[in-house]
Amino acid sequence: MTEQSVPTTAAGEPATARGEQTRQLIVDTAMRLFRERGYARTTMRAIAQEAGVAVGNAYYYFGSKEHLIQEFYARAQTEHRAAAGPVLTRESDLAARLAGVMHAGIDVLTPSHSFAASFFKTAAEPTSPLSPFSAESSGPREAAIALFAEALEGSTARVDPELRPHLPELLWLAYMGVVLYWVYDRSPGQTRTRQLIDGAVPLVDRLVGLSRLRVLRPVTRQVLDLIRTLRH
Amino acid sequence: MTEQSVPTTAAGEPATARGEQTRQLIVDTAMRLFRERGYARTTMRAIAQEAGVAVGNAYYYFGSKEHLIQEFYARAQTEHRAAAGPVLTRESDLAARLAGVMHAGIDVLTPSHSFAASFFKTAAEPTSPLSPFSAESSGPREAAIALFAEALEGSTARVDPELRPHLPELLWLAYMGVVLYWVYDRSPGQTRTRQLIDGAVPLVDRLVGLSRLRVLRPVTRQVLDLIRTLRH
DNA sequence: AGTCTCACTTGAACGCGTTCAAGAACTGCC
DNA sequence: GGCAGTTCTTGAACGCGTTCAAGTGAGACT
Repeated sequence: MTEQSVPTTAAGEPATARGEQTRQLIVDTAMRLFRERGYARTTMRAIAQEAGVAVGNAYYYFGSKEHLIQEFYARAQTEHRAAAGPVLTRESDLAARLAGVMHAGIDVLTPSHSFAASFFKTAAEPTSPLSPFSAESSGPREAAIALFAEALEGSTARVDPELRPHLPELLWLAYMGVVLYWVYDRSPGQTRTRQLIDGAVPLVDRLVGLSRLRVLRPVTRQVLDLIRTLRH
Repeated sequence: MTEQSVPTTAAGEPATARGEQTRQLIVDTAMRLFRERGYARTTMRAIAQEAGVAVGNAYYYFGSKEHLIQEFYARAQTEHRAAAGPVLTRESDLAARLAGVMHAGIDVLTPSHSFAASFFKTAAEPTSPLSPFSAESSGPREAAIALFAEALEGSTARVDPELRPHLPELLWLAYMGVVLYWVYDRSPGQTRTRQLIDGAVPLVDRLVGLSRLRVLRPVTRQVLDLIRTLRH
């Protein structure tokens, strides 16, 4: 049998109430310790001990220490949507909506800046399930792209119709750039990242507007062609 | 004494011929094993054993396994400059020069794709000395930026004078984007990365040309202002 | 030649993430 | 109650990167 036998339950998905409870306990403990001590200085032994379980038990629910981070992602994404809610009901200007969504994302991440940076390297590895481009992250990723689609749809902005369908993903990509900058941002309170958002969003807004200009048509098309080529 | 005592030699800089020789032996062995087995599967014990030295001896010259990678960077940078030489003497068109420099960089990296990806995560960590933005990497980084300055200066392209002084660094940043894409590139022979270069370079070339257009002046200035703000 | 100095070398030991064979606890069925 | 089959739990053990107290060796000075 070279085939993998079908497991009755996927790793990390408890089948009983007891399992669900243990899993939650481990996650909560891990998140607390990550925040308190940072990612690298939190050992799996410490998590297990504080949670009152055996080390091996944590590995029953999470394939690795990295997998605990995925839980962090999922939580952050949910919080991000919630935090972006008000601005999306209030504003109708694209620039304001984009800035609102991006600031909301950074708001959610800010308390975790110190340790988020330390596990960022794991997420950056192409083969890692934590990569924002990986199949395993498709849930949070698509939720995030949907958030930008919402920001776009609810706005009064007029957009080149060729560009429009690709824009949510491009905006998400730009947001990933902001997050990348945020990770590297050493300024107190990451104020630089706020400046980046406030500086880049009007720029993006302006470019989106310009995309309907005749002179820029070829450029827009060139960009879209490139994107189509690079995606399988 | 809270002050650090001044070491007679910096870590990794041997003072004797014997030391120099050992250091080279370790580097060469490490590079060979990285290529043969990949970064993660090459243990420090294996490197030491194959080089015929004790484990601790490797740590006398290199503060960590990661520091061995810096050696790889330095070598790649030197090779990159050499590989870009011909095209820089031959071509005068900016697009051709840029494409030449970028392709040369990927040419140099290609044999290492499999293991470069596996240690990329280390380089991505902001606090890592391996980060392309870190002080420790300033040598290779500035050499790379200089390479793009050379590509620009030797070209016939006319550039907005306000933009010009910032352009080499922006081009390097774009190149970092290409390398990032390359790391994630799973297509056979990384042909997608080649397409990215061939698609993005004319685009960049066009944008640089357009930067002198009256309509786009404000945008150009907005971009430059943002860059100025984000840099300390 | 003796001895001082300092660059270099050693390998056992530490703490970490991770694995796994063994067992405990729970559930459904008779 | 008794049995079977899962689900969950355990902790010792493995291999890894890294540290460090203890050595070795080669040149400089007397």
